[in-house]
Amino acid sequence: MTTRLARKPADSRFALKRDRMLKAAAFCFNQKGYSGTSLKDVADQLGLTDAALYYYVRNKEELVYQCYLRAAEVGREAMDRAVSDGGNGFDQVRRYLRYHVEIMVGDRGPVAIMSEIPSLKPEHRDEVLALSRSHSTRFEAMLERGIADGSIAQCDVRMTGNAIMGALNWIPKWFHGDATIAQNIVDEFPHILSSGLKS
Amino acid sequence: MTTRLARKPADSRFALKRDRMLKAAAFCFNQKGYSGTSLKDVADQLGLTDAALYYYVRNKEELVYQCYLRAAEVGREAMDRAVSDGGNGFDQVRRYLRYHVEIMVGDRGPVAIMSEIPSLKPEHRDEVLALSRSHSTRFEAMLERGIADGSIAQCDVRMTGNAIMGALNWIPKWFHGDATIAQNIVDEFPHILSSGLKS
Amino acid sequence: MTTRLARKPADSRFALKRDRMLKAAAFCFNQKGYSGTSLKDVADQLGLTDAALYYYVRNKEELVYQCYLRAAEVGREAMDRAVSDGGNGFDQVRRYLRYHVEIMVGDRGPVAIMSEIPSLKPEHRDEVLALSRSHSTRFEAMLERGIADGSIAQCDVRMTGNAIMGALNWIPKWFHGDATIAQNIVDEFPHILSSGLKS
Amino acid sequence: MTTRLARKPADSRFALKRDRMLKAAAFCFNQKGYSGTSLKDVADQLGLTDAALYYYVRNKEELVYQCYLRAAEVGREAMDRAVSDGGNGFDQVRRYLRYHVEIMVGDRGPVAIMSEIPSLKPEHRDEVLALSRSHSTRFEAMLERGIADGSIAQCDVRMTGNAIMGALNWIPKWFHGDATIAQNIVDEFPHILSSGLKS
DNA sequence: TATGAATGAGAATTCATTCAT
DNA sequence: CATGAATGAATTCTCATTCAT
Repeated sequence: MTTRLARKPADSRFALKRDRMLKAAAFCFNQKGYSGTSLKDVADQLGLTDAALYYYVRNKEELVYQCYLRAAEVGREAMDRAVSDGGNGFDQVRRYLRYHVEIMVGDRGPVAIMSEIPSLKPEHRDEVLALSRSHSTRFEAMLERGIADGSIAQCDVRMTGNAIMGALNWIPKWFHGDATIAQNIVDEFPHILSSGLKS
Repeated sequence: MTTRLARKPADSRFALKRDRMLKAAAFCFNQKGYSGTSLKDVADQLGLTDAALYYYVRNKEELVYQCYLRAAEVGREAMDRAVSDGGNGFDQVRRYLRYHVEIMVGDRGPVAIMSEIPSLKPEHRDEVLALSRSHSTRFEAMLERGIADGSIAQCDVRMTGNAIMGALNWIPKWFHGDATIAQNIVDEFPHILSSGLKS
Repeated sequence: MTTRLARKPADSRFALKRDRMLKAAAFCFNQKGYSGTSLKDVADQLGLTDAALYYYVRNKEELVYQCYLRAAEVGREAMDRAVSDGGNGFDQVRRYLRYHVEIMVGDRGPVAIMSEIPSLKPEHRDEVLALSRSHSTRFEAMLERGIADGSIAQCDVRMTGNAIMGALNWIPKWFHGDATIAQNIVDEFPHILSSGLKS
Repeated sequence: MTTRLARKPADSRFALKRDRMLKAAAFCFNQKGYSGTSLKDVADQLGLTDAALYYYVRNKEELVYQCYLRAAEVGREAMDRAVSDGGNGFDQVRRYLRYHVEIMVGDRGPVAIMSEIPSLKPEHRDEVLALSRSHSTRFEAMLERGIADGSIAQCDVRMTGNAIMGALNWIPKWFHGDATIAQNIVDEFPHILSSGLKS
C-alpha cells in the first residue's frame, strides 16, 4: 500500500475526502468519546472499511489530533473576526460567541470538543494544549479590555472564561444537527452567556 | 451463596467501601470517559484488583449506572435546598448554582458527569434519562418562576438551561481537586452564570 | 486483569510456566522467524489462548527479548565452564563447542538463535547486541590464547569466530529435537569445527 | 491482454528490472525474513510502489520462490566449477567454498538464504527442497571422494555438511556489503572451514 | 473478601492483493 | 508501466468477565 500521507495538503481530491473523514470522526468522538468510538464507527459513516481510513491518517490518535487542530482553527477564526470587528469589550465578546456557535452548528461542524486531551500523545497533547491555552488567553484579554473600557463588570476573568467556554464546549453533547435547534442556539447563546439572566 | 449485591444499603462496611468505589469510578469516568476507563484504573485507585470490584457491582455498566444515580441525587439535593430556601426565581437559581458547585467540588465529589448515557443498557438509560430530564425540567420551571415574578428576563428557558448546565458539566474537565480553585469556582460561578458580564 | 509481571522471579509456579512459554516461543521463532510466528502458534503449543500469554509477558517483543536473554545465558555458561576447565587454547575451544551444543540440543533447549535482532526495540537491541558482542569477544580471546600458546594456528580471529558461531547458530534451523541426531551433533560438531577436514 | 509474466527471460528490459527486484528482495529476506519483509520494503529499495511489483511477479510467495531458485543456481554454479577444476576431494571442497562465498559477497549477491522453506507453497517447496537436497548430496559426495582419496579424514559427511553450510548461510546475518570485509571473508572462510584451527 | 489465572470478544493495525486509470 | 485507492484477512493487544481457591 502506498500512502498519500506525504502529499501536499493542496491535493484536492485527497484533501476533500480527508476533510469529510475528520467531520465524521468529530461527530463520533463528540457522541461517544475517543475510546468509545471505533474506527469502524467512523468508516461506516463514510461507507468505507476501517482499513481504508489508514490511507488518510496514520492512526487513530492522529485522527483526534487533526480534529483538534480543526477545532482550534475554527475557534481562532471566530476570535479573529470578533476582534477585527472592533467595538467595546462587551460587544466583542458577544460577537465572538455568535461567530463561534455559528461555526460549530453550521456547515463547518461538527467540531470536536476538547475533552479527550488525555488520549493524545505527548507532543500532540502539548501542541493542542498550547493552542487551547492561547485561545483562552485571548478570550481573557478580551474580557479585560471590556473591564477596562467599562463595558464589562469587574470579574475573575479566568473563571469567567472557564464558565463560558464550558457552556460552548458542551453543545456538541446535546446538539446533533437539527437545523431549528441550531438557529435557536445561535439566537440565544450569545445573549445568555454575555448578559446573564437579570431582567 | 449469599451475594453481597442483595444486602441492604444499611450494611455499613459494605456501603462505605462501595461508596469509595463510586467516587473513584466517577473520578476516572470524568477524566477519561466510560470506555477510556478500565476497571483496573478504578481498582488501582482503591488498591484492589479489578476482579475484586465484582464483589460490589455486577459489571461495568452498573458502575456507571450507580455513578449516574449518585449524580442525579446530588443534583436533586441542590435543587431541593434551593427551592426550599424560597425567594424569587433569580435568587433560587443563584442558590441552586452555588449548592450544585459546592457539592461538585467538595467532599461529596467527584460527581460523575452524565456524558455517556448511550453506554447504559436500555432500562438504565431510560431511568437515568428520566432523572436527568426531570432535573432539567425543574430548573426550567425555576427560570419560568423567575420570569413570572419579574426577577429574570424573558428568555428561551430550554437554551438557557443548556447553557448553564453545560458550564457546570464542563467543570470536571479542568478542575482536578485544587482547594483554592474550588473556592474560586464556588465564589464566581453562581454570579457569572446568573448575572452575566454586564457592568 | 491483574498481572504477575511485577513479581519476583522466585515465584515458582509462575516462573515454571513462564519458562515453558519461552521454550515454546524459541522453538517457533527458530522455525518460522519472529514475524512468521503468531502468538497463537506459541499459545497452541501450550494449550492456551494467545491472550493468556499476556499474563506472563508484556508483549511479543518481550517474548523474543527474553528468549535472547536465555540464549545469552546459555552461551555464557558454556564459555565459563570451558574456560574454568583450563588446558591450552585449542582444548578450551573444543570443550566450549561441546558444552554449547550439548546445551542447545539438550533439555535446556530449544534456544532462540540470534537472527531476529531487528525485531527488538532499541534498548533491548542494544543490550542483546552487547551480550552477543561480549560473548564473541570472549571467544576471540580464547582463540588468541590458543595462538599464543601454539595450540592454534595463526588466523583472523574475527572471521574464525564468525564462521564457527555461524555453524552453531544455524543448528536450530535443521535440528528439531531428534535424540539420535542430537547425539550426532554433540559427537561431530566440536571436532569438525575445531580440527577441520584434513586427514 | 498480454501479461509480461509470460515473456521469455530473453526480453532484456524486463529481465533486467526483474533481476534487480530479486536482489532487492533477497537482501530484505536475509535481513528480516519472509514474513518480516513487506512488499513495500522491497519496493522502496527500488523506488517503486508495492503495487508495481505485481508486474514482475504473481505474488509474494513467488518472489521468495524465485529468490530461492536463483540461490540454487548460484550454489550449483559454484559446485560445478569446483568439480570441473579437478584435484583431490579436499582441494575441491576448498575451491567450492571459495567460489560460493565469492558469489555471495560479490556482485551476484545478495543471494537469498533458504531459511523459510515452510513459507513456500507445496509445489514450490518440493522443488526447492529437491534442489537443496541435491546440492547437499553433491557436497557430501565431494567429501566422500576426499575420504576415499585420502585427502579428507574419516567423518560423518552429513554433519560435516551441516556445519559448513551453516557457517556459510549465517554470513548474510552479519555481512552487510562492506568491501573490505568481503575480501576478508573470501580470504579466510575457505581455509577455516576446510583446515580447522590446528597449528 | 480478594486474588490468580484464564478466556472470549472486540479493537487497532498491517499487509498482500486487486483494479481502474 | 505504474499509481491511487480500497479491501479482507490476519495479527497484536486490551479488557470485561469468570471461577476456583
